[in-house]
Amino acid sequence: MDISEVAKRTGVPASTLRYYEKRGLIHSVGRDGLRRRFAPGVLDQLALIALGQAAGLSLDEVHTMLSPNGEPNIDRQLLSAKADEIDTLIKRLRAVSDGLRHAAACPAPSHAACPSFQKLLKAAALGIFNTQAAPTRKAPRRPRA
Amino acid sequence: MDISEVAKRTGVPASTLRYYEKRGLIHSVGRDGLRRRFAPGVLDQLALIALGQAAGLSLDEVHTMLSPNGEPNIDRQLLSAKADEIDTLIKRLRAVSDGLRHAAACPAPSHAACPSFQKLLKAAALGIFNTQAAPTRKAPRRPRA
DNA sequence: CCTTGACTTGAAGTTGACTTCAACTTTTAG
DNA sequence: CTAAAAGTTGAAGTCAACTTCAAGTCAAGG
Repeated sequence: MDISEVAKRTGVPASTLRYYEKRGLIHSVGRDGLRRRFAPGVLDQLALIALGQAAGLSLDEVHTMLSPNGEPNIDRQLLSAKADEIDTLIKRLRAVSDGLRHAAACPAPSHAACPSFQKLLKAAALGIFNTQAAPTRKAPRRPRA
Repeated sequence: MDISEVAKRTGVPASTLRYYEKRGLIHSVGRDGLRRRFAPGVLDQLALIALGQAAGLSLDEVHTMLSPNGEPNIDRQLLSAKADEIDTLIKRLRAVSDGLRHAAACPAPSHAACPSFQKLLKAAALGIFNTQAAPTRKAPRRPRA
């Protein structure tokens, strides 16, 4: 596949694909003239990258987790630590979702005045800053707007 | 409370508080000399902001959702749409978490070779780009690294 | 042969969310 | 009274993740 084919299939722009290659996140299997050729496996790689990003990993983190050459085997502890981090994030997101849904349904004139909203808020806030135990990196980033 | 008190209580740096005020996300209740004074309610607001960010909302989005003056009542449809978006994100995050955990436990030499990892990946990838139905904004952003 | 279109490159520009800076004003402690 | 500590400002700087640009290469069609 050439770069435009990959772009078409994945929706990831060609410029991004080149950028990813430069960062070592994906690899082309050679050149056809000067044009890159990609193996089909790159599609899975890109899915994985997008997934990692959705989970809040930086490209550097994605890179270290999914080292493409098999040898420098990935750190399993790091992996489960990341999984834990993501689970924490999920809990918070659920709180936000619940809070939003409540706010959408709540008849109170101001959300500040609604006690159950306050409760949700409080619960969600715990672990965001009131308890500053771990220096957890918490929130993902936002790709192409 | 003065700005440093708020900073201390929330962990949000003073510079960020000023920035948020400029963006209209929080408000000071007046000045003591030239120093801002904040009402205790600002703590809740900040929790909400942090929460929204964790959910992947931009500051602009947080701003429009949580209009502080009660009148321009927030759009309930928008709210539940956002909640849906977040739920989708949660599903994907769960896939990532599962995938990570599996990768941590999997005895296969390469994750590319593990069929169950592939399955998880496939499931997670759906909705990331294979089905380009909705122009859903999907991933949160990363605050203070 | 010459243009068109798809690809290439390195470098520079963009965006969102902050942070840092320089210069200045107040409040507080000695 | 004076000096340090803590607050203020607007402007500029930073960072990650891209995107855009200018300039060039190359294959194919007319």
